[in-house]
Amino acid sequence: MFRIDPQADEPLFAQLVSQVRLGVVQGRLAPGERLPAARELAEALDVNVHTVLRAYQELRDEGLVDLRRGRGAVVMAPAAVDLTSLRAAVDRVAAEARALALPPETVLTLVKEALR
Amino acid sequence: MFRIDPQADEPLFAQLVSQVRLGVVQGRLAPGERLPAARELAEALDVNVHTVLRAYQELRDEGLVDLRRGRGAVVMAPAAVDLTSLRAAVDRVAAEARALALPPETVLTLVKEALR
DNA sequence: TGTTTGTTCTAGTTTCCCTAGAACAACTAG
DNA sequence: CTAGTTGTTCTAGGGAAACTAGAACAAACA
Repeated sequence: MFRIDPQADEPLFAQLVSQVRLGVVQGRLAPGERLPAARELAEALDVNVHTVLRAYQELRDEGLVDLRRGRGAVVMAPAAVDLTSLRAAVDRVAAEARALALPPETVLTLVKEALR
Repeated sequence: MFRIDPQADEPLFAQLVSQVRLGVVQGRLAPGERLPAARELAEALDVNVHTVLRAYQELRDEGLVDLRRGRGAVVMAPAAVDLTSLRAAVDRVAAEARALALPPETVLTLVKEALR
């Protein structure tokens, strides 16, 4: 369900957060849907329970999931945004960057600056 | 010349790398131009010399600067790329994201995914 | 009532970042 | 050729963050 790369320089919990964030915003994770139990997902990813729980808590802080004991982590309803035009813009950035053979870090720096 | 925020969650050396990267790609740092000496910049930013040198070495690894003892860090000639269309695309992404009130992390996740 | 699931606590290891000082080698300037 | 500048390399240590581990606990569920 989720993929984790122990070799990546991004922290494990952050990778998980990104994946869920992506799933929600892409509609792969529907509102009301329940994420795997922390202990279960931890074993599947070969990671400690606390690492998964830290990711879940971060997602709760961002308002993406509802986190309650006994119930688990449930995907919250995002404000029904239409992402088609944003996705088109993102794809165009990726295409331009690829055409210029720019390293990903440079592009990300540009985007980060534009979002500031 | 450069700004560093000790409170930011991004490492100091990474902040410096980003700023130089941005300067080069934006044309504020011209090819052949020399960056400040490490010890000098370190004192100006109130940071250790090794921190600045780590940033410089990373920039060398990315091919952005030429680093030699006695000579300093000289900005390499980028492959004369035209960034106008990319900048336009980036600005559009930022505008769309702002309109949707999406958190920056989500947008960056989307871009990172698109660049993969 | 028993199970599931998140919450909280302590604790230890590892890794990364940053600082600090020193000696050294390549290059520049005079 | 000499002296100063600048990056390179080395050792060293402090501090924070990430990850792991185990345990007890509380809320919700079946």
